[in-house]
Amino acid sequence: MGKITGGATRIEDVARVAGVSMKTVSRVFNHEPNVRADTRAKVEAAAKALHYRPNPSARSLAGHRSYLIALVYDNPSASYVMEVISGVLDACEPARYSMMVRPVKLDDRDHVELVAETVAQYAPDGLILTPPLTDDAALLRRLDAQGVRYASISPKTANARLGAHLDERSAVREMMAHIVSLGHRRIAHVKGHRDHGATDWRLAGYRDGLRAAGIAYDRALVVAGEFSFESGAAAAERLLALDAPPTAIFAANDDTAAGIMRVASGQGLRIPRDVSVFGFDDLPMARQLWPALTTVRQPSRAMGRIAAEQLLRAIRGEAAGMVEVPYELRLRDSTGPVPTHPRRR
Amino acid sequence: MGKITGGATRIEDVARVAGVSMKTVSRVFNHEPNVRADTRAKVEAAAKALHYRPNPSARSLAGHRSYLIALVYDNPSASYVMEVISGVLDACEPARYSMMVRPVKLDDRDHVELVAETVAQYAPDGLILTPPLTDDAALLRRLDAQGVRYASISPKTANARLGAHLDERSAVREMMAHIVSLGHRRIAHVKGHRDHGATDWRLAGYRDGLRAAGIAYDRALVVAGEFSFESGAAAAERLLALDAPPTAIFAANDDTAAGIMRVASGQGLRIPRDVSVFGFDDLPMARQLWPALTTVRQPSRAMGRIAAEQLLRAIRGEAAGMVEVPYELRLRDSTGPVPTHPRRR
DNA sequence: CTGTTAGCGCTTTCAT
DNA sequence: ATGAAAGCGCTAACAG
Repeated sequence: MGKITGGATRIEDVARVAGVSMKTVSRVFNHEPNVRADTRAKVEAAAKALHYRPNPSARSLAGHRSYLIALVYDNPSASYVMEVISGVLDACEPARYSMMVRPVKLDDRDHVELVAETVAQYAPDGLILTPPLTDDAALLRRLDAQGVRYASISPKTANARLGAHLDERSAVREMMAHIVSLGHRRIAHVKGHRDHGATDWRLAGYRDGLRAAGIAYDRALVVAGEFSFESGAAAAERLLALDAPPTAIFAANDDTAAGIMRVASGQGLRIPRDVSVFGFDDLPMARQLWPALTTVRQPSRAMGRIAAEQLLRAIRGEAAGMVEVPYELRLRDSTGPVPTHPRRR
Repeated sequence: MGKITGGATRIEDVARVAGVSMKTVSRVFNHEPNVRADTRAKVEAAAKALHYRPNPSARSLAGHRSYLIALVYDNPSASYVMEVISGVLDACEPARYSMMVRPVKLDDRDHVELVAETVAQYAPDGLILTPPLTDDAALLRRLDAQGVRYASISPKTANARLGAHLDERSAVREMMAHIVSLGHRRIAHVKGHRDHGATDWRLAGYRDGLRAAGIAYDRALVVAGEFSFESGAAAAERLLALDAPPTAIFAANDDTAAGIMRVASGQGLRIPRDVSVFGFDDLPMARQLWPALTTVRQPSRAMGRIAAEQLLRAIRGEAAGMVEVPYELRLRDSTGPVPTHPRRR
């Protein structure tokens, strides 16, 4: 019946068996100092024997803390969110925190209210924000006003003081160097959604890459997108119809790359023989595309874990900050040498 | 700071302003009977004016219930789980319940212990199980022993008394009828993972479809799979190498279908001109495959919501059961008329 | 380093 | 239909 009472042993039982006070048991379980090692051992033995588990409700009621953190997301991609969820849980378990999730739609007028409502109702000790919510000024303002602590994953601005990020700009720059080394000079870019910070970082990396190779920036080769399959497809229609089409296309993310690949294949082009395509994220689907997609892997699960760890450190009053995590280039089959006889229309 | 105390108004404040006792406020908030309409109105007005929100910890500590349900999954597919999460949250909100998630790996030796541990620690009022955990005998036995209530989504056996399911067998039978109407007679099937109930239902539907069309069951056309892209690819290699290859392939799910399509395309076959392919699930990727995949849509979000609703009804002591939800056939571009001149190897 | 006391905010039980 | 008192299991504040 999920009853809490009944068989459940309480802190009092542990105290009696261990021959100490309730408060001492509490100290042991909360890793507080000022407990002799042998006392600690006695308590731990008693707790183990009795299968004692602190009651979370009592703990938070008496402690004026919820021991809860809320993950807020506007589902950019299911696999991304699932990875982040796993990472946050990885951090919560050893800290004896629990996690709740709060999906919101950035486009809904009242999304700030929805988050504020969750905060008011459940009083989480902190929030984890995923992009693009990390850069939603109205939301951040409200959270600051409410005095809610939050950690950001891949925020756009350097303002965010807590969380995890990846040097996307350098990652793209590095990937561009690889593409250039394959002989490409006409490299296009399909940008991400306006509101996402990643859009800017990835564009900056693209420009860095061009500059490093001494290639002029060509506006005609940079088209809008919105991190979606559909926007990739639309962008590809335009790019491939140019008089001098690109020999390589950098998609702002893997979904976009999938859309590009579909259109290119649909036009009878072979990848990478006729055109190279590369993305960013390394979603599971990247390996399932045909050919398998060259992309940048970001360790989403680790980023979720690290962001949560930093948040928990801040909650405990320990030093915490914004942590940079490493990326990896995944060079697969969707990129290859530049065509020797460029296609002309 | 996420502080619970401080500005937070308590039930006592509401009682004072409304001029009633704490217990009456409690009655109103818990929808208990025996409150006069005007008293109820007074309480609601006071609560609204004070922005009162019951403290979840106090509520569950005093009430001996956690007002929490746990969603347990072994990530069959990220988008599936995300949909189910959304559905469960849809049901939780109006009921003032919260949801926690507990990912487990069926292959881990101790997965039953992990779930039992979560139950012992958080005392959720119930669990939601997703496949294939719905059919894990060891887990179910343990939960029954612990006296934990649970609702199942798409369980294999009809034993499950609570939850939501879909008539997968009829869905496949109906899809088969459509394929047969396109002229196909050599229809192959790539099965799902052994442990999943869906594997059996979908195979049964396939056989029903053959029988209805007067087509003999051909063992050579039914190959093992495990609901994955890779298993689909492997199965396709075998099926397409047959002396008399199938003209249509029913993949047990969309991931499998994607693997089949990749191999078929890789061999230079055109879909559906040379071979038709259809799946089951209607994941978002189904529309992004090229050509777009014909498949069966199951309303995962609604199923999550309904399973949670039934669970909550059972928790409240109301009548609840296993609810069947409707499916939809999504006829897209990966299926077409049977080739007039069948390929021969 | 350890213990005592009070009380977190709510629901229960029992009374009226 | 409504209320008063007790107490859920734990931690805070203080005492020693």
